[in-house]
Amino acid sequence: MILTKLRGLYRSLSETEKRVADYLLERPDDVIHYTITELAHFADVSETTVYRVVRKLGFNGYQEFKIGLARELATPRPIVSKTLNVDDKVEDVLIKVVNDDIQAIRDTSEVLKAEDVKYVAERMLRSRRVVFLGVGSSGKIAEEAAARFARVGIYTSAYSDPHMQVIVGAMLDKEDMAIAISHSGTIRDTVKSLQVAKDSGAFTVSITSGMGSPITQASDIVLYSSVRRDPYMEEFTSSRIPEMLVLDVLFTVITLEAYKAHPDMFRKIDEVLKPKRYL
Amino acid sequence: MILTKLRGLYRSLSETEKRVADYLLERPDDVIHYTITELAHFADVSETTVYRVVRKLGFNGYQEFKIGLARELATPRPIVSKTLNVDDKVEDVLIKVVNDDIQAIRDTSEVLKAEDVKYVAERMLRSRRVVFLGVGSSGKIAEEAAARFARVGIYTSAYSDPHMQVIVGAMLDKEDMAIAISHSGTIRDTVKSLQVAKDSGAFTVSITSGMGSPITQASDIVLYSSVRRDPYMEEFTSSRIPEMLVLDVLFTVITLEAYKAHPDMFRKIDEVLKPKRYL
DNA sequence: TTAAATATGAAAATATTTTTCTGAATACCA
DNA sequence: TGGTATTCAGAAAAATATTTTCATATTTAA
Repeated sequence: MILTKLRGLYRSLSETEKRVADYLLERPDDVIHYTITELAHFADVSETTVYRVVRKLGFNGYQEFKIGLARELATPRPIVSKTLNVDDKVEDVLIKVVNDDIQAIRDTSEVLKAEDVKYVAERMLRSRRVVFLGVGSSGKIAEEAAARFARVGIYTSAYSDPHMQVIVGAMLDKEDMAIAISHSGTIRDTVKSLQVAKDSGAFTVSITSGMGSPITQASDIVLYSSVRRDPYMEEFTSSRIPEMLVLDVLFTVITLEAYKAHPDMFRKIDEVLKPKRYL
Repeated sequence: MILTKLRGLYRSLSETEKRVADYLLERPDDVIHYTITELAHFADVSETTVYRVVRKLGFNGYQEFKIGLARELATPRPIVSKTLNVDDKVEDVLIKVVNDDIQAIRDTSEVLKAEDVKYVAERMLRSRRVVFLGVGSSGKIAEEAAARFARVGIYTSAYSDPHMQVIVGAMLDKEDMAIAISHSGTIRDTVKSLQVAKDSGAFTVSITSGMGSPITQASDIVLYSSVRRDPYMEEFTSSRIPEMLVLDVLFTVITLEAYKAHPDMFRKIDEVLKPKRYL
């Protein structure tokens, strides 16, 4: 939880603060025995910087942070897969990717706040229109999300073209909702589009792993996904599983509500799809 | 451990020290948030007395004691995953979806054969062209996959329109490869398109959970993903995570190969994307 | 290029922890 | 019994640690 959060925050930290984060991520077990002065010394920064990182993690003070870290480290640690290696056999890659993806889900479940999902779901159900925004890979997820939510009766659409995003964003108002997807939270086009939607009065949501990233500024509420543990791996894999999970949860909540409201709708959908299938 | 020890020590403590012990035994959860001064106040003794008790417990100092206590009190949370219920709270839904998605990944890792992945990867690397086929949700995955593989130098494209699929399929030959994605394996359009590709001489692959489904007939090789455990859940969630995992594995294998061949390519990609980002 | 914003650490202000010391209560013994 | 030692508790002092404030670089934007 704390370390997961730290990874999410990582990109938004300054160089000096990153030194603290690096030390923390590398040897959390040692840190719980250090005073702030010692940690500052080892990370080669001032106490003030350590203190600032701790505050950014949401703690009121260093002691409180250490207590939290101690609690977290006491819980048995998940099986950490070793890092990917260039000359791994396919069998090894399979195991590692599986573990990594599972870990990504676990991490996401730690940073994703149920109350936020709940709030977004409620708001979504009474929005006139919901638009999903994303470019590149995130654009595909946006489209996929739009299709899924449309199936359960939400009036929704997705835009992955920046120009269309801005145009549509400008036409939204306070009855509407815009959900932007960006893994890093730093994609200019998406941030800008969401800001336009917000300026137009729409309720804005973002799905991102980038805590404190630019997109969070343009969001009324942020649903956090996790960031990969091994930063070196990031360029190798670009799994969208964390975002998928966030959407799975949101979708399931919405679906349950929809089911409560119209229990017969699901049979209908199935009937419509039947002729498209064999069996 | 600490509290047990304290109980063992109890009889040997002085009356004043027992007041500290009593407080500790009664509300250990509170104590980890107190300073020695606060605890002394609540137990109505001096800091010195608290300090002495702590030393008797074998700690070098009060902070060290608190860390120890915090670790001890952190209890691993139980893993509960019952089936989804219509009136579950959002918190419950979150836990259940998380467990379900993790289970989906585990299941997929059991049915996915490393040797098949290896074979597909090798073949993919020496194919002239790779086309991804899929409609609906699977179409989005196909597009996403195409984009990812394109990034590592595979000449690839995706078609989610059935007409285009057939047209393109008919133009492939034995140098080419077609990868169809269909969760059930029973979508007529996709099966037909893949069959056309196969008839044209292309090497055909399918990613599906439907063992023995129609699409497997049209495939030279099948990469299996898992099917949801609870069939009742299927209409509620329609997570694409199993397919994502299969692609993650395939993608990672290919990427490692690409990295071995052109180690500098990855820096290049990052440079191209940089101006699109903040930070 | 200047102005504004941000980042960093030094120093000061607080707060906490640990040590030292003193007085009181009790025990022990000639 | 009176004197001395021992134990106990806390006050005060000393040592440490944490947090706040402020000044100075440094970067970013205009």
